[in-house]
Amino acid sequence: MKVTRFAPSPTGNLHIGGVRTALFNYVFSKQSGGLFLIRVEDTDRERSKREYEEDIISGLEWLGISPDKTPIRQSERYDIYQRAAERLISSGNAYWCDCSPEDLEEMRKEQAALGKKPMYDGRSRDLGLKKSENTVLRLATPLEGETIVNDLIRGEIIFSNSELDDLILLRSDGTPTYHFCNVVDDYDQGVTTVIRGEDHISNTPRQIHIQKALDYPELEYAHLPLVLGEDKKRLSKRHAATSLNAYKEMGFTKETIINALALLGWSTENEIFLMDELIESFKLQNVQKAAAVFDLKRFNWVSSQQLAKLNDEAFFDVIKPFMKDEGINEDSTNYKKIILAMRTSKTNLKDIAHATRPFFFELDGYDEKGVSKFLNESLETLNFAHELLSKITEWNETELDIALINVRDYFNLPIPKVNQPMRIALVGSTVSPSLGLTLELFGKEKSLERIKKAIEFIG
RNA sequence: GUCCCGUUCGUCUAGAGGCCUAGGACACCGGGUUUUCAUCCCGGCAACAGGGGUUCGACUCCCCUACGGGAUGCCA
Repeated sequence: MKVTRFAPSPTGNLHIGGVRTALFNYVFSKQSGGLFLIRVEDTDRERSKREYEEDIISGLEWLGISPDKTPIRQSERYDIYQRAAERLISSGNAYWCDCSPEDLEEMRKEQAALGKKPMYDGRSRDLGLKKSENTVLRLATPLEGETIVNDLIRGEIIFSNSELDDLILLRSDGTPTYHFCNVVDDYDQGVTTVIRGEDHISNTPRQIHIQKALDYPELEYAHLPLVLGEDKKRLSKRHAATSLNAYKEMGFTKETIINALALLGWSTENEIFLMDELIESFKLQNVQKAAAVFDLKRFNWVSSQQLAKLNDEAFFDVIKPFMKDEGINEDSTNYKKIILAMRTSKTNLKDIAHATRPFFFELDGYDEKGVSKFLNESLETLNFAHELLSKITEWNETELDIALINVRDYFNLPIPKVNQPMRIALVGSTVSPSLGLTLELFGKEKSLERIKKAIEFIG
C-alpha cells in the first residue's frame, strides 16, 4: 500500500503541471489501494496566500483528485519542526551558525572566483555556538561518501556528499525551511513514495541526509519530467494558459484534462481513457524521462474524443454552464436539439456553445465570402424557396428536405447552389447542420423571416 | 564554473541487443463518405543529436562532445 502526497506551495493558482504531478501521485497510490494526501507548503510567508491554497484544493477536487485526509498546512506545524530540530541538536546532527548573509555572499564569491562550487564551508560547525538572535540552525551533513537516490523512473542517481553543504534547517527568525519541513512532514504523514517534478532531483540527497539524521525510514522517489512550452522552456504564461481554471474556462471537461495530462510523459495503447482505466493501467516505470512539450492541438483532440463518449444527457450537463455564458437558457426553444445538432462542430464546450448562437440570437451580419460566392446570385432561388416553404404545414426535417429537393429541381441546380444561400440566410455562414434539420430547428416563422431578410439584403 | 538529469518524426510517444525497411497517435497534406462544416474511413509526409568504442549484430550497453533543463538561496 502506497501513500503519496501532493505538496504545493500556495504562491499561485493551480498550475497545469501541478495537476499532472498531483494526478500521477493520486493514480499511483490508488492502484495500490493506498492513500493520497495533500500538504500545503506555506513556509514562505511573503508569497503564500490563502486564496491560492483554496484554488489549488478546489481545482483538484473538481478533477476528482481528492485527498484521503484533510490537507495539512506547514505554517501550523512549527512546534513539530521545532521538536525535530531539538532532536537534531541533541544528537549532534545540527549546529548553530552565525554567519550573516553578507558573510555567505562573500564566501560564495571567493569560491566562484577560484572556479569552485559555491557552498557553505562549514566554518561554524565545530564552534559550539549557542542559539542567539542572528543564528541559523544547520544540518551537519556527512563530509565524505556518497548518497544514492533510487529513482523509480530514472534508476540510481549518485551524489557525492562532498558536493553538498550544511543546509539551513531553521532561519534566524526561527522559522523552518522547505527541506526540513518536507522531510518531517513526509514522515509524519506516513508517506512512502515521493512523486514530484524533476527539478527536485538535486534536492533529494539533501533531504535524505535530514531523514537519516532524524532516523526516519527511507522513501521511494520518482522524479517526473517537466512540462515545457513550445520553445522547450518551462511552461509559463508566455506560451499558453497555465492555470487549471483557464482550461476549465476554455471548455475542457475534467475527463479531458486528466486524459490529456496523463498522456504528457506517459503513454498507453488506448489513448482515450477515464480515471479508473488510468488507475488500472498506469505504470510509473513507463513514465518518460525526457521533458514533454505541451501541445494544445493534442488537448483539443482528446477533448473531441472525450466529448464523443458522453451520452446526450451527460453532454447537456457539461455544456450547460457554457450555454449560460452565452446567455442561452435551458428553456430556450429547441435548446437540446440545437445542442445535439452542433455537438461535433467544435472540439471544446465553449466553442460549441458559441457556435449555437445563430439559432438563439439575431444575426450580426453575413459571412462576406459566402455572400459573394452564393448569396448575390440567389435572389430567385430564395424567393422561390420562401414561397414554397411558406406553404408547408408539416414543418419537420423530412418534409423540408422534400421541399428543398423541389427547389433544386425547379431550377435544375446542383444542391449547394440552393442550400448554401439558404444557410447564409439562416445562420449567416455556409456552415450549419443538415439544412432540413436547420430549418426545422429555426421553426417556420423564424426561417421565413431570415430568408426574407436575406432577400432584402441582396435587393 | 561545479554537480545532477535528459536527447527517437513538427508534437506526444513505442522500442529493455537481432522481431526495425524504426511502429502508433496528434498536427499537416491528399483521397473517399456527406447538401455545407464537422464527424468518420483510406492513403501520404516525417525521427534514432554527433563521434568513438563493446558485440557476429546496436535506437537499445559504455565513453566523449554538443545541445536543452535543473541544482548550486536564511524560495519552494
